[in-house]
Amino acid sequence: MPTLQDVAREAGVSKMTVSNVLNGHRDRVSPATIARVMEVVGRLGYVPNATARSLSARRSNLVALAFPGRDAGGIEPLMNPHDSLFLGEVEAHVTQAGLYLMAHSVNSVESTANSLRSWNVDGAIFLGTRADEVAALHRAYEAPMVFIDNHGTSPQISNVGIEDRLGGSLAGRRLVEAGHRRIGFVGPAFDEPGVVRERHAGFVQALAEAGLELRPEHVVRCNASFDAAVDAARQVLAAPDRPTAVFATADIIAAGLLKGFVRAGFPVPDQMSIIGFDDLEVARHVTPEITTLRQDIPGKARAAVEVLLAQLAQWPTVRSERRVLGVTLVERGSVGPPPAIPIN
Amino acid sequence: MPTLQDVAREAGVSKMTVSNVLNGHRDRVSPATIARVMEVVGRLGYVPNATARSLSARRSNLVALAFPGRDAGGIEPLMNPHDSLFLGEVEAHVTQAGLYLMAHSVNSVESTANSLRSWNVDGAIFLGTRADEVAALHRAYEAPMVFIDNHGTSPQISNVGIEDRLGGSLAGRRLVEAGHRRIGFVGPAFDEPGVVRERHAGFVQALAEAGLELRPEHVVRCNASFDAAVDAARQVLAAPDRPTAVFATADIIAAGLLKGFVRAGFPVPDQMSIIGFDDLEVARHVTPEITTLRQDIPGKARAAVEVLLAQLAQWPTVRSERRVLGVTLVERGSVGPPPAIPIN
DNA sequence: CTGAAAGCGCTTACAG
DNA sequence: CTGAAAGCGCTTACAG
Repeated sequence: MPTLQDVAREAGVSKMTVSNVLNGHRDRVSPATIARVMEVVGRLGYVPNATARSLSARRSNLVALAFPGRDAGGIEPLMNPHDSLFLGEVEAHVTQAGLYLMAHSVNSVESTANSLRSWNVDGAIFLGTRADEVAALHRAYEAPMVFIDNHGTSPQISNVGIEDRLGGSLAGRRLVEAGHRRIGFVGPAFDEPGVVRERHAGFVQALAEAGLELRPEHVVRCNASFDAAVDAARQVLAAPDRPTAVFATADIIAAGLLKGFVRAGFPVPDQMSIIGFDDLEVARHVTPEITTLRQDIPGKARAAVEVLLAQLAQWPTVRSERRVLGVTLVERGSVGPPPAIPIN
Repeated sequence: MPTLQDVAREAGVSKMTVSNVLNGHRDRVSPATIARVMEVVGRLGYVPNATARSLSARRSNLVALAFPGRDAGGIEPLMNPHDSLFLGEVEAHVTQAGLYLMAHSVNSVESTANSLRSWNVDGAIFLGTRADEVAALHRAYEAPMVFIDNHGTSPQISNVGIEDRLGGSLAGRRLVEAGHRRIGFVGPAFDEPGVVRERHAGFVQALAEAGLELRPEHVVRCNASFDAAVDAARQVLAAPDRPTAVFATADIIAAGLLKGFVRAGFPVPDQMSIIGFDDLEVARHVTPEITTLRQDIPGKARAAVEVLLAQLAQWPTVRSERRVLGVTLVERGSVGPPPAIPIN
């Protein structure tokens, strides 16, 4: 494996001239020398050693994407289409920018911070971290960091997210508009700040504007998993004063509910309406297809990388940036009017 | 950020003693010294610099997972649940082993090889590479490499895959057993060696054993995308001597076909039977749920990392290893007998 | 426009 | 059991 030294010798110049050529400081080198060096680089198949470069330049060209690990209590890491799609997009943009992506599941803030420090990563993007973890991370490692979908963090924290609250309220309005008066909510816990809490808040607000309230017995806890949602359908149906429509905070939940309702003899949307969130592929796989709030995941990934690159360029002058992407209602087939003749 | 030097000074020992303690060469150090060093490490919050370590040790602790990029002509990178699930599992095992994962989309073999060389990665796992790329990769970079789902590569190439041919033949047999005589095949191109070709071969063989043949007009090309499969359904229905059942080489295709068939007025399984492959979540999302050939993706990821670690341990004595995981038929609701009263 | 020197933070023989 | 020295392959001021 040829080194800088080899190239320099072969081209009859010093190592640092080669370095200058390779790093684009070409104003410091004569065109003839550049040509000679490039020829040798090509002939020898020279590839710079990234670890050596990182060590001496104190810049690694490494970006980490951190996502919730197994210990985070959720489903398997990256089982979630949102996270995997996001990762794929981030990788593409990071590569595009000439950087490298380290994929890292976070099981503990400490070990994650240590990995970042150890590799001296230039920056990191975090999926699914809580507000307290955000703070700890910033304390443990000084580098540009962009968080995704965080709510309730200080404005000094760079964040890319979507209009979760608006999404929730659009969902609520859509169901109200369809004529529903008893509307349920199905989603994960929302006692901590986060997307679910925001969506819930927007939803409650929309109901309130219509003079309706979200009754506690119409709120069903359910993780973002299909099977959990199939079960949750039973709880919805068993609730006193059964709702005629539900807002699910994720399409995968909506899809599970759909199966659960139909299985229990409640066709959708004839006997039960459902509105989802995300507009993942699953929303179109099922029949009827799910009416949902669309978010732009590739756009979010692009924004996250943009914000990170901007911070890298400014570093160490941190100027935090918060970006909020829109959501739009996608009409499909899972919302209808309340049943004229309810079952039961 | 404290360095080895700082720890050494503080503990009153040499750098290399600290290094020995940290790298587990503890037999070379007295218990008392170990304790003192560890105390200082903890107190200072020392984290070894991975790039420095890589540079001097000529071992990076970095493993790359390469997956098809945008230019590979498929869908968006990692949109595919198989790849993203696999990635998540690999990350977990790699981390478990104290290594780090670099995620890398491959758009060209050259640039991928350069990245591997540049970072001096200890090994790599490759998803979705063709036989010719495999060879080029091995030529371009000397390190343990494990390929996934390759067929037709030489035995010196380490590979982890599944019984694709058996899967195809189980699919064929199942449909024959259900009484079908006109059976179609829907999947991507299979002119090159690969999983699709194997599944096709097994399928054809199963039909042959039943005295049936796969008629060319009953073979429909279709990429592994839901929308493409919805379209493909029309082609299946329009074929002369319309089949009463189809084998789809991927669940996502099966799901699309299901939607296409139902939309066209052909209920599944009453008028049309479908059998899929993979047993991804989508197979259970739809109604009826899809009968499919299950493969163990987490198991494949585990095996891939195992094989890679084994080679790392032996390196540079390469002993290639090929692992083939089983497939099993999962009965669900998309296969029935041929229609007693066919439509049309 | 070009180069000699120092240094990034580690590990690796080697010596004692 | 412990350490001094050399070196991994680069980049960074600095000097000319």
